[in-house]
Amino acid sequence: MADNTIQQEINHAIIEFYERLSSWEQSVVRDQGVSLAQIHAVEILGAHGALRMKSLAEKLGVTTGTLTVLIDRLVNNGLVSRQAAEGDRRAIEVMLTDAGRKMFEEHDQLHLQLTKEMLVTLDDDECQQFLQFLKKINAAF
Amino acid sequence: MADNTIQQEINHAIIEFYERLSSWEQSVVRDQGVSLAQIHAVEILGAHGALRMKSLAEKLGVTTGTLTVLIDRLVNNGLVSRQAAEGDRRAIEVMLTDAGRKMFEEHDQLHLQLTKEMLVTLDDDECQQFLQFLKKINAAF
DNA sequence: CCATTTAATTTGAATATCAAACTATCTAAT
DNA sequence: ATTAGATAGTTTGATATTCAAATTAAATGG
Repeated sequence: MADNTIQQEINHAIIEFYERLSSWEQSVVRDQGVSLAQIHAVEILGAHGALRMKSLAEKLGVTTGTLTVLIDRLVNNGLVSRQAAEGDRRAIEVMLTDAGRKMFEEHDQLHLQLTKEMLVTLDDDECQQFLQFLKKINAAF
Repeated sequence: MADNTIQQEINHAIIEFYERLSSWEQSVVRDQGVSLAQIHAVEILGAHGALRMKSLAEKLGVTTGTLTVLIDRLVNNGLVSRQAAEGDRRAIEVMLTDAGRKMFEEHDQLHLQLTKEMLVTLDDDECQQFLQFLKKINAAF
């Protein structure tokens, strides 16, 4: 475990990184008629595949009541579909429609462009190392 | 510049990291009677010091109209104060009050705890390297 | 069966958000 | 100096988002 000063510096660098990413994403989605929370749902469903409401709500950090309304809108916009879950008639699975997947892929491309800009000062080796760190960190939290 | 596959892997790792951080923060602030956007404003003002409305709106990724209402609430809650800016009578500077700084510091401590958990599998050298990468990335975007 | 828990929805109220219109002030060009 | 834009922030009116709490339907474990 690193000493406290380094941890604090990393903490602040992470917060700065997170704030900028939020700001970028907020600006990007405003021009697409989708809210930040909605695009997060699309991102998670795109990366993960079909999910139950409960599980998606946890991943988004919102209540299931909020998620019901959010998914209603995405369904009305043709981006998401609901389907009865196997083996538990209370549960609903939500998944991207073809249009939803298209939006996911377009949004993913925007992220990729941004990522490329971020990485512009790192060489191949450094990118590899950075990826390994990110993987370890994601696994730890 | 790294090859495309690595960039895509990093892109997805960044998105996953970002989604989890968002989810964590959303859950954390719900218990404190502050919205996500409000705590972002507090985080930015805490890290940066006083800012004009325009500049803060850009950093948050919201319109100035939205920010006016957001800051109204933070002022009513005693967390932020408004002050005429030097040299331009149209401009307003907003800054944290003592109570606002206290909230910032408490929230920062929560982030630090999370950061420590994330870093648990990295040794001192790796933390140093990771910090250097983050700094380069933040500088590039 | 029955009590309890769980998954999702609905409800009602408070907030948050946007675009567009507006006010006040600054800047530049004549 | 005057005036025509440009800029900073607020207000307005309409929608959208969010929560906690109540509700419905289904599962689980005595």
